[in-house]
Amino acid sequence: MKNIAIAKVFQDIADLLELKGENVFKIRAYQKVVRAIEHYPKEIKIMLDEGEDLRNIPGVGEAIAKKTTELVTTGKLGYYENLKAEFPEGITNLLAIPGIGPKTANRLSGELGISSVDALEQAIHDGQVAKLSRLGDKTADNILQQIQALRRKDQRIPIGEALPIVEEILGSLRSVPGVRNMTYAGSLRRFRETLGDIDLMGTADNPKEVIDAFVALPRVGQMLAQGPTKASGIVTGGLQVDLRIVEHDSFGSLLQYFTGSKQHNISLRERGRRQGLKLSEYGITTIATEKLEKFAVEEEFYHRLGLQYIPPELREAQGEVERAEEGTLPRLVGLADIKGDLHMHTDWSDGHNSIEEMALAARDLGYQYIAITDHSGGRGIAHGLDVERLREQIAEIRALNEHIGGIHVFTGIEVDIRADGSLDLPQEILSDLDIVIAAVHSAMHQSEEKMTKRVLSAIENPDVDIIAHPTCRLLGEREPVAIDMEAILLAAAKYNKVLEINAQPSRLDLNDIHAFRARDLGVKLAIETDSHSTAHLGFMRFGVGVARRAWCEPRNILNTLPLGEVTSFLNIGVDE
DNA sequence: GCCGTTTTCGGCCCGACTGTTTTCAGTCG
Repeated sequence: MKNIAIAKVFQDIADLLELKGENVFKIRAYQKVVRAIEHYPKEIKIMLDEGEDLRNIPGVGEAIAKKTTELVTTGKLGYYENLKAEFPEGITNLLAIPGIGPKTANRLSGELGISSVDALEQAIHDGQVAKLSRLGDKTADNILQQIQALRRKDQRIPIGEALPIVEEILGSLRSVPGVRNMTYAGSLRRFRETLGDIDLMGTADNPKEVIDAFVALPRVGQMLAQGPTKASGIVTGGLQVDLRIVEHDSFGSLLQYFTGSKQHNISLRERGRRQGLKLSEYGITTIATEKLEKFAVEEEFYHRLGLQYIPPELREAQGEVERAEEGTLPRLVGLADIKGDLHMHTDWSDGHNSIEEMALAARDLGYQYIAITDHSGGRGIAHGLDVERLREQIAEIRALNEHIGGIHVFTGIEVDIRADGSLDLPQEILSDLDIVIAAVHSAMHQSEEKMTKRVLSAIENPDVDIIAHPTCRLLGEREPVAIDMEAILLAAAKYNKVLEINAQPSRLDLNDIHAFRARDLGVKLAIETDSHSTAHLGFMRFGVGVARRAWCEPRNILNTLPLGEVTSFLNIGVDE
């Protein structure tokens, strides 16, 4: 049983306890553990196999450790089954409707016998809901609207689609006279891979002018709300954007508050409380004197608490507060640390630019090296290279290196891992290449056992340097393949193979959780754009975001090494 | 149910909005 599934059970338990009217702190304990488990970088099943104490997970104590163990080892949890039996099936679905909490859900169920969203909708149309005491026409109408909104609500939007739009909007808003700060907060600032909505924040001499400018943007369509300092609208692509103009002297604490995550902020406040401080979006209040300190700069908010500044990507309540207290936060890898890009395609296979064009574009980015890694022949659709064409390409790259200057081009291939685990090109040509990336592109519906064995055999192949996009997922389009990632990560560590963080915003594969675990196991990672044109080289930032969420420092990332060290790491014979 | 630089017992994050009230419960982020 995977962590996600375990978290779902505890979420359900928390919902049921709410309906039951249990002690709110007990409910909160379950909710806290849901958030801890769903992002926990190590599978609990593995922790149990290794005899590790589950109480190492923050928020897990004796009782929940015992329940988790029962759930994972037997696939069932008696406590949960008993709890479920106390309520009509489906009633927790009502809680998913904004505006309906446990009290309302209970009354809908108890007084009207409603336990599904459809039945609730019918009851609202029949006027039954508005008749309940302490509810009314307005409440009933709001619930109806929320149900309809829930039904048409798009899925979360990949960060790669949202960020360019948001940056365009920010650019426009920053040009409004009198604007001093203007940035994004929320999950976008934490660099989560998908986003529900966007929070923008700024300070300005005349807030109304900024709001007016926002409303007038061609990108911004339907307005959901509009006031003197706040506005909320739908932009191209269905993304909801909230803009908030705040007081300059509180910008730091407000940015901190709206960046989240919620659980990170709760951790900070719990800690603050132990120091006699009350934290809120307005600043820090000394409880004894009721004196409020405001913060214009976010860094100072953290420093006031005796903490290192915590970068947004780490604010997920994964122990970052404790590390900031010790002063031992990692020095996260940044875009400026990247010295090259080791995965890209050219017009030799399915790319759009020539080798030289890719090299020159990379040189313009300040890179010291790139690797050309077109597809192998097995991918017919991608005009993959056979041995003969690959030999021609190697010759062309060697010739290019003679005259290009300022950048080194490695020869390479993205060789297909066939369904049986063998590689798509013979050993003699692979061993002539500087870099061999192996990846799955076909037969993606194999069983987990088969797929894992297939990728493991590529890892064990001495000609392979890097494994690319191991789960093959495409965000919002294709689910990850069934594969035992823990086995893959362990094998990569054992055989000293590099795993790719594919920076294509639709892939981001490894994802943040897998990359975190890989780094923990000492696996070297490479952030690679998998570019199919010169424009794609800019995707590097998305991969860097994943690496930062995985707490990676430059030393964890292969392509932060300068040219000479990369060649020796990969055992490439230089100056042949 | 969890947890500890005031505590192994007695606390547990903070503020705002909404709708229905006549002082506030319920819900949300």
